[in-house]
Amino acid sequence: MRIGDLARESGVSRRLLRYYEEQGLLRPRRLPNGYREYADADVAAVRHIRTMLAAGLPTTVIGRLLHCVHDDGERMVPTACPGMVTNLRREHRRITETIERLQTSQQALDTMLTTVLTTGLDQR
DNA sequence: ATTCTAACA
DNA sequence: TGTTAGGA
Repeated sequence: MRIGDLARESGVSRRLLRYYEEQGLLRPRRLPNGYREYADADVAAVRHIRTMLAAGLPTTVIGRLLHCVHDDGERMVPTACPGMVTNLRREHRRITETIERLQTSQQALDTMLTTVLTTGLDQR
């Protein structure tokens, strides 16, 4: 199928499908005229990409994990694949650190807010 | 009609 | 990510 077909079947714009290829997530073969020719399995692949992006994984990581999952027609089924656990743990830790930074910022804001309210200096 | 690449009011 | 230009 060509890009327009995949765009319809996956619900992802053609622009984005080209971007995924640019990121190494999809590797459609090329027709003699230069058009991209996608495999039927790419429909599921796009779903998996969306799922991983929703999990906050960066495209560089998704590129490697994509080959570690199989599709049961509905969901993304993870399979044994070297490096997968390591990658997922690294991303999980990255997210934990981000949460911690945000909590620190929140505490700082809370302190400032409490102070200004207590002091009654919220003159506008 | 569709797709391609490159680029950005 | 959208959109548009200029081609095939």
